[in-house]
Amino acid sequence: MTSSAGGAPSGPGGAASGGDTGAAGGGPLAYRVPDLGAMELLIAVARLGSLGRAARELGISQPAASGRMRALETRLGVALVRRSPGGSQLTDEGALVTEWARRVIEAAEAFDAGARALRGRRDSRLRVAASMTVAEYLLPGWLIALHEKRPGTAVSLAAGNSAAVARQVAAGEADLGFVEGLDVPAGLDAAVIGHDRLLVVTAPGHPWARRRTPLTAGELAATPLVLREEGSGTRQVLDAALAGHGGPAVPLLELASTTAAKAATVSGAGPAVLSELAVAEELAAGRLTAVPLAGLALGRSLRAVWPAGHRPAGPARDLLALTRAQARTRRPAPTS
Amino acid sequence: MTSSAGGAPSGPGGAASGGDTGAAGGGPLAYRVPDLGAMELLIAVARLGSLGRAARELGISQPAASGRMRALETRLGVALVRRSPGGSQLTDEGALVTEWARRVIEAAEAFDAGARALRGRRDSRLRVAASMTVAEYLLPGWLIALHEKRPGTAVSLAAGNSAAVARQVAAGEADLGFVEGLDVPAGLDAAVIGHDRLLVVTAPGHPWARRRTPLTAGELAATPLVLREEGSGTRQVLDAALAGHGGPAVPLLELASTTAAKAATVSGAGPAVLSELAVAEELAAGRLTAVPLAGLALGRSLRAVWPAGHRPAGPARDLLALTRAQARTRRPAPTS
DNA sequence: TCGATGTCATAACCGCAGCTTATGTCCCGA
DNA sequence: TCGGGACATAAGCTGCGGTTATGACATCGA
Repeated sequence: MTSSAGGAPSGPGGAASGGDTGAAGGGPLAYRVPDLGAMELLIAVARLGSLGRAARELGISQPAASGRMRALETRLGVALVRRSPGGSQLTDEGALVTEWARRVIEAAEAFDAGARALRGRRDSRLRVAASMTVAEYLLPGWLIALHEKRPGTAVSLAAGNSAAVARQVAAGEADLGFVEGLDVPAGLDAAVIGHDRLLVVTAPGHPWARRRTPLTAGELAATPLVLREEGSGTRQVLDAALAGHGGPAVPLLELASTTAAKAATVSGAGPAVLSELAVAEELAAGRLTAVPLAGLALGRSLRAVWPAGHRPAGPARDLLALTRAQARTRRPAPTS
Repeated sequence: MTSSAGGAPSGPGGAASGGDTGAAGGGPLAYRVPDLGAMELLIAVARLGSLGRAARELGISQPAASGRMRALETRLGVALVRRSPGGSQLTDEGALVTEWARRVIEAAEAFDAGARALRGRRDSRLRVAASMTVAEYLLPGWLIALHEKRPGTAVSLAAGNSAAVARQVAAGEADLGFVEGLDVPAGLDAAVIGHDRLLVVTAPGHPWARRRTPLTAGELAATPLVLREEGSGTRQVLDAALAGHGGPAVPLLELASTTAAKAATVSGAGPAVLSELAVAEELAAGRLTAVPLAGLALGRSLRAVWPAGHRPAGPARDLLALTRAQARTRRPAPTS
């Protein structure tokens, strides 16, 4: 297995120096973790209490499930289920592993919901246009909830910056839009569905990470930063906020995606200014640190928008109601 | 349970009806989502800006990466990268999909960290014993953080109920333990590292879900509930709290794992009393609803424990510091 | 006591997904 | 003009995960 052929030419495997993004151990993750099918099977067995029934539910044969489960246990080196002629019960370790697997599957479900919408044809029942920030961090959860509430609603998703979203909604190419920004685009009605804030973040090793006295706007404006490219909503807000303080300094790096900016900052390139939604996980895991900041308003509203006068109806109304319900329940959430 | 299973025997592969736990679309998820390897590849391409370099990092050949990426795009029906003789850049949709993929990979990393510890031999440098609740919801994140801070620390994990954890720590079979409960086990020193609370939860359709007036302790004590089995920490706390109000009624269902209890409640079996950590995701996604409760203290502390007098040192100290840092930063967090 | 039913395990066979090596094409920079 | 990097295409091979067919064991109900 693993090794197999080639002999991995150059790369003595040894993981290029250190650093990197923050990935954990050695070798590609996929070689060290069971695949999604195995995790799904485990969850099904946990729920149904029998290998055979789980197999049937997944549309595979009982021996296939049996073999797969055995392989899973061998690979993990732990007994997960206690087999008996009356069915299969999880062991303690099995319950543990199942819960961990559930997390993976939930994230995969969010992926699927998003991918499905992205592929959705333009004649779907509900056409959504969303800014990158909303689409990346919030939309998948909404789509799953919508699917549970109204199964069979075909959704299509177009992602772009806030201006593009506004245009699409105004032109009738989308039924509902989600934008982040300072003001409501002309010609559209809007409802605030959440709030976002830009944070100054650094790697834990950076001098700023240990600051107790808040950064001043002037300091921030004078420091070269890792930034999103011009034209992004994030950059707009920052530019506007720093305009009165000597404008932002020439960027240290200008990257086209939030992901790239995060990666650069994590690996120590320098401080970045990014959406709180985007860095929530990194902050929680300690891969990034938020730097306190004084005297600068970097908040912005997340809004749903639709053509002025045309109250959303049908699926659009359902989705809108959903987003507001979740905003009420909870702070900006990870995956959900 | 409820519907689903029963029928859908043969399943001509054509995806058993719908319903089920709350999973989304048709058929097994694994058939509709790219595998972990593909997601990892996408993330690597995003970071490195080239298919070939990503391939080298993952230890596969360039054509393999190229083909895989193409397959991924075909399957999703969306162009993810813009190829050029100078490298590959993500498209907007690519950035989106990459971020969604990152969530999956992060959950998989947590899985791996946990599984690795579970398999860890007893002669590891750091032997941890943890209650199920802590092991399920908090430990993987800590292990990842620990691994980043002190790579190469071999960790072994034993999971069990709080009493078993206390025994193992006292007997010197574990260097550090994590328990939830009302009091500190005798013979051990402890530090509070977080708080947990039991919540009364129901499916959104249940009458209690719409209650505005809080439930009284008496009502709760008189209602048959979905509960964890006797001996679990969760059950102990509830029994103790309801003892003064007529004790808990005979259980509606008594299940051996939190997962099973959640599943039963989600599918409408009846109200359950479960740890806030365990139901956070379901609450956020609206699959469960928390019922307000008055006049009953269902809080409990999460504690790290070690043999009295023996201050943790070495890796144990590192892990302990980490857990406290995270507890400070953040409320009980989902994944990492 | 004895089928009937349900569970899981074993055995033999097979197809396909994904890998490899070897090449081709394109573009850029020296 | 040429070297080098990046991606694509074209073979061929391996093995994982699937299938059917069967056997060994419990448990339930008459």
